[in-house]
Amino acid sequence: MPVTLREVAERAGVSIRTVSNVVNDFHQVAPATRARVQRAVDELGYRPNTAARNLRSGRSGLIALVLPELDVPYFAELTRAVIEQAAAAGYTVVVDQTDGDPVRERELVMRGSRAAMFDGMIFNPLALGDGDLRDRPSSTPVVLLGERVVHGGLDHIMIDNVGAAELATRHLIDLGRRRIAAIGDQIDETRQTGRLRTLGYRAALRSASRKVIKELIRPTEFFHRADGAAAMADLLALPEPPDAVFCYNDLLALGALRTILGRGLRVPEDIALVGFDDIEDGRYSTPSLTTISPNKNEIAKNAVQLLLNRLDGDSSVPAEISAEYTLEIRESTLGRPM
Amino acid sequence: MPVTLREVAERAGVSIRTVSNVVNDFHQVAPATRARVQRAVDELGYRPNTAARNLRSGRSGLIALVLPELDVPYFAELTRAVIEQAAAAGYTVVVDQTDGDPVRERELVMRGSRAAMFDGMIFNPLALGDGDLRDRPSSTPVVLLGERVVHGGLDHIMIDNVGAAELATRHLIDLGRRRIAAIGDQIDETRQTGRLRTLGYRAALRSASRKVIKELIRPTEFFHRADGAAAMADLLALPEPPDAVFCYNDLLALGALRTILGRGLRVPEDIALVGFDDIEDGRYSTPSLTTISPNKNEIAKNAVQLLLNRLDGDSSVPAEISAEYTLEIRESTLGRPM
DNA sequence: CTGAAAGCGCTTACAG
DNA sequence: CTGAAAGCGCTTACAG
Repeated sequence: MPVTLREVAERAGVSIRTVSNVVNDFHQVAPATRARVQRAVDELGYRPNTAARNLRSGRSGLIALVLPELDVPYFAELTRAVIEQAAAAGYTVVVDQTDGDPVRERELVMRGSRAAMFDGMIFNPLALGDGDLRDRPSSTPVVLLGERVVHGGLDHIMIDNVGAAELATRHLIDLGRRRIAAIGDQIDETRQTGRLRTLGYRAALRSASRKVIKELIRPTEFFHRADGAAAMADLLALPEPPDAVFCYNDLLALGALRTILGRGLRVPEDIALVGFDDIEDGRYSTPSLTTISPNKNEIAKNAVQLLLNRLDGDSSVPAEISAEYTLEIRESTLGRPM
Repeated sequence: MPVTLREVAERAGVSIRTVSNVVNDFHQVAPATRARVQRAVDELGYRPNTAARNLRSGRSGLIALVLPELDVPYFAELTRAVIEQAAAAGYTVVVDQTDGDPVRERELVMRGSRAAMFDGMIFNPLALGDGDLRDRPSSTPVVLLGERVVHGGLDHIMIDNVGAAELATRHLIDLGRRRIAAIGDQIDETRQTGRLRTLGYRAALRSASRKVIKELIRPTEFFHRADGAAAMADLLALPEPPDAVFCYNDLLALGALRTILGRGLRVPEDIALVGFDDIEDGRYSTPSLTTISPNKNEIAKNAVQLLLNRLDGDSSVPAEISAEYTLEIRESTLGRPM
């Protein structure tokens, strides 16, 4: 049976108020009283009841992190950082996975059916768009991660997908590649990431006066290794295969890499590869992966901080922060140091 | 402002008891009453207060998953499965990361300082041993994952590390390899995984009447790619390098692979590799990784089920379940299909 | 510096 | 089938 404040109070011969003060380090308690209470706490093994505290305080100390998949390395790495940041502020993180399913995304972000359990939410949508988030019934603060799905309604940490994709593609152009393909375009209206990165890819080609060749832009359903492997196989089956590929994330690139090497072709000599996300896998593949590296720790830090501000009652205009990124040039475009 | 049961009751002209019955689908409410109440609920946008429910019911609906690192693929994949299983039973999972630090592990599993927030815990220790878990002050049910750290005290899902390591090593012996190395032994007294897998490695060599060569057993501090890469470099610097390596997890193997290929050597022609965990990375590496594949979904399912049983008051003798595993033979020992 | 008491929002025996 | 009321364990004005 759990020990209550009252039992501690009885044992120490004080009121529960005083025990509460000791436990919470409040209101200078007289040293002698404190010692007596502390002893009772220790002897009884008292631990405060979270539910009661939450009911009184109106806060749960819980924040929800809603993202597509925990076992996608980018999200695993991001989650780790979010948990650490939140813990530093005394918050506990609950992770919910949507699989990028619009129905599940809506359900989770609306929390219509479920109880009001979280003080706030960090949400990385894949499918949800502008309208979907407008009429949330809940007033729980939300920080958005990823594409600009909602224009101005909520705090938002975004990546300049167009700019980053342009940078990646330009790198391939600068290397003298002539037929640069792209893997990861998304036809599905609800998915933004793929379309934005395609915009950047096209922009880079255009500003280098290169033609955009439609058959070199391969859409994929997901951003998994298997999608990259299959798309690359399609590209290799073309009459004129590409000599470079910009993959819209590292998993796609790793899948593509597997296909290329499986055909006995060399990277980057025959085909250069660039990915996106800078996950650890890509640093240890052979060849290692050139990639766009978003600053995940910064993203996590900003996300948690924005949320904490709202929880502290900040009611200023929603923030829109662009996360930093760099191009990490590695062997998949540069070649092996000999 | 959140809407309360009382406000709904007033609007519907009933008592809060009736609203509660409707919301929780209890005690056949008269259809007319139900409709009236439901309308009030909808109009007001009522959502039950979790803290109050928890206080009344004595349960939080939360279970803690305490593991070393979320961004280690094996744990990310396991976590995904645990979250899914728990969700199916109406529970929400909170993930805590220990980094394998004994101090943090003890702190989290004891929950001495923190409030009693969780109904149960699934705990994958790296460092904690037998004695550490004996005198937990809390009576929260715990299911252990991994090595047999506590003898018989708690529900436990283990992997037969010795047997699996033996199987992996025997596979290399059967391939005719003469100098079989091992990466991942652990000198630290508190770490069990490495030592157990070394036992299996030794047993396989012994039963094939092979000598155990000490310098071919490389300890590592962690089980990360960087550790595998460094250990492999050491092995290659030996006067007589190995022609096969059993790595105690896939990350070590992927790190070793990078080192081997970086030297211009071939896998498996020059050096065959076996890993452990069957993470997705290893299926897409070139060559793909032969590995011990524990059934992660089964582990997650059993862990959650055991915990749910305890939460339902099951007080039978602690269970000890050995998780299934298989040897997945892939290119890193078999070679490329031509 | 400390006590007595209200009340957070809910569930649930107890009546009727 | 429904109401009035107790109480889960805590925090916190209100007194003194």
